[in-house]
Amino acid sequence: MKNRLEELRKARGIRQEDLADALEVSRQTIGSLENGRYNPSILLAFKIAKYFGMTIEEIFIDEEE
Amino acid sequence: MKNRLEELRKARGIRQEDLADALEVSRQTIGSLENGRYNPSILLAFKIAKYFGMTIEEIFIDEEE
DNA sequence: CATAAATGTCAATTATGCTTTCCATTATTT
DNA sequence: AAATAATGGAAAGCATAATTGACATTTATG
Repeated sequence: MKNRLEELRKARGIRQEDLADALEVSRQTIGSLENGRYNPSILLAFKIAKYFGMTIEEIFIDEEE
Repeated sequence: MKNRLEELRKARGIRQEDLADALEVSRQTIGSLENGRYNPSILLAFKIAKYFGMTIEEIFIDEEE
């Protein structure tokens, strides 16, 4: 599961910590998502999509055959 | 987090067990999702969306303020 | 009504999302 | 170069997603 988090965050010129605060998660959670260490819960995915004004599908890329 | 799983499954005239097989999860997982006992992982949400040919947002309803 | 099919649900277990804490590495600025 | 800011990442712990198995209940069919 890839995602465009880092790209979208940088386009807004904010730090991981700022995004973390906005989403009410820890900075490590943002870092871990950006670097693909784990996938977000569906609730966090919805929060992220809402924050960026996009759909989950536009941010998270499902890569199954 | 509400969802339209039961409605969509019944519209296709299939059993929980059939949907479970198609999604490669247990029948209990489908039942638990339909009855709101827990939320799906984002990977399962993507699988479900793909199965029904819909987006995650069309199937799962985020109910935050 | 009786039988079987489908679903509900509980308990126990495993996997993982997310946390905090801590330290290392990589920019950035002075 | 030195100091600070920002990010990377590991470890331990907690909460919950997801599993299987077993059994109860509901719904459909003979």
